[in-house]
Amino acid sequence: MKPARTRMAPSPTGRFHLGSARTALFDYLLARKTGGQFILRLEDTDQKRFVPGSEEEIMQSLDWLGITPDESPVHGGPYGPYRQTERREIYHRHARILVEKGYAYPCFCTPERLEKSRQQQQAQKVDRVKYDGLCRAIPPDLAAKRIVSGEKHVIRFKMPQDGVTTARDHLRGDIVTENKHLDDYVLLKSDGLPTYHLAAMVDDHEMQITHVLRGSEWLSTFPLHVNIVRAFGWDEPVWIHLSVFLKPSGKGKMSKRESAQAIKDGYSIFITDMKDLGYTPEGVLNWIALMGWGVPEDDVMTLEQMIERFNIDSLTPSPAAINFQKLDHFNGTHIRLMTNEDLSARLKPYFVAAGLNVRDETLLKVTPLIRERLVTLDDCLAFARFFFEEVVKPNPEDLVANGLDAKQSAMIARKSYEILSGLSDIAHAVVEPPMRAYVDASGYTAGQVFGILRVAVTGQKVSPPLFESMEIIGREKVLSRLRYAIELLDGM
RNA sequence: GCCCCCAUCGUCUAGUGGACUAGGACGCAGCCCUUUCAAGGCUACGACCGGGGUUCGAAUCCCCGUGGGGGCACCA
Repeated sequence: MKPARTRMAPSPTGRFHLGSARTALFDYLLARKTGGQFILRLEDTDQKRFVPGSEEEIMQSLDWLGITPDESPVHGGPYGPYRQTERREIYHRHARILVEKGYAYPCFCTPERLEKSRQQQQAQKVDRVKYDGLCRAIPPDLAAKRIVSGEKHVIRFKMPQDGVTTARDHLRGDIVTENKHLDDYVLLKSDGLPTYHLAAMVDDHEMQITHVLRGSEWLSTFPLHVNIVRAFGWDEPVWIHLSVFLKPSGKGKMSKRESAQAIKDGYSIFITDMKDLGYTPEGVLNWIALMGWGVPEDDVMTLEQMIERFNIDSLTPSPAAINFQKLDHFNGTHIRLMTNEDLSARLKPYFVAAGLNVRDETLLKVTPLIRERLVTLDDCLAFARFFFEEVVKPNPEDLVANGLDAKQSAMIARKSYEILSGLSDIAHAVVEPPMRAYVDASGYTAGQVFGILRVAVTGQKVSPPLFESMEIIGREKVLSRLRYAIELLDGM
């Protein structure tokens, strides 16, 4: 396959979410797979809807995911500028070409007249409200004069009024639309900026985009777009319309309300939230890759493996419901795939953020003990904070073993203390045999004896393996925590 | 209202006319392992939206319904 040039073209009007991330991922995979380039282009032609900070969020999200573009407003590239507001002249030039070739025309109708026309049509209950074509009839030389005189106008595409337009989507095949259902869409707005329809087609051509991956919301204007491209006489890219993401219930698409609910549940659809929630780029990437892509082999993939296996033919056209449990699964799986050093380094910030004093040497020993217990990175706090705390304060009730009372539990704790303090070394291999021997001799269960010890030493009922943990905590701390636990039990 | 798209287990999907007793993954249930919680292993449950065609034969092709989604802007 020839090197593909793909592009992700978000508008800086809101937050960067799952859907955008998936499009970017597929763009990236296709470019990497074929040895081509992945381009980021900012579609900022609607200054009314511009949201400050959203450009930064887009870049940050892409960087964090590890799918950085080859060409972009910040990285530059041979086809720039990559911000549409900086490309006005290019669009004007192309709009002029279309007008000259008779594929477009200036329209002087005011918003008020348009609104009136719309209302009339609605009153007549027409099937499709559209531009009434008043300015289509203005002779070109007269229109030119009005433009020169400074009259405000837009440029509209002259849509064929009969016949059909056949547009080919790579996933859906030919989509045939009767032209009478289409409209004379505005190409150039009266503020001098292009609409998406003109800008995207011009830029995709100028930037030599070979494959356009975009959301299925563009399907309805797809015929317009191919008409524009054909009017210019350009080669068409391969068009791929990706389906939308549905809310977890599968009933309806993701909405503002739904994304708020996700956040309440401890999840998010926004990429820049993922890090704080303890998700890894690997987990998120793997998760979104599988929505809309039928991978026949192993579901678990690294970015490299995705590149190897990627193929636009195995993309799917149907909408996919978001499943956060699956995100958890992939996140945990990728955590378990990491090297000890890598995982430790990624865990550290969460301990530091919690105000704990973390020694790298200790963390390196702790990590193997908790890795298969982690679903998200920040779970490390729940499992391992006691390693880095001076003292632990167990809930006294938790110190009482199942089926026993405080007195019996205190007795077991004392006996354990006796055994442990009699040993000069607290290494796992040294401690376990005598403790097991005690369990066997005492008539209590391992669960009871070790349970008391666990709560005493870690302060929690659920913890990493006990003996390995004690070894890391160290003899002195283990013994002092045990003494404290005995005090608590005696005081009950 | 009109136009367009989509339709396999609860969810993500494999399947491109016979290899389908419809495969995998998540979740769910059980068992094994086990000092807690996990991880891991094994097993179970679980689907071709409905109706018509085409064909010797349909999850696969066609039509009609139904359901879901998108669009009908000087927004993208």
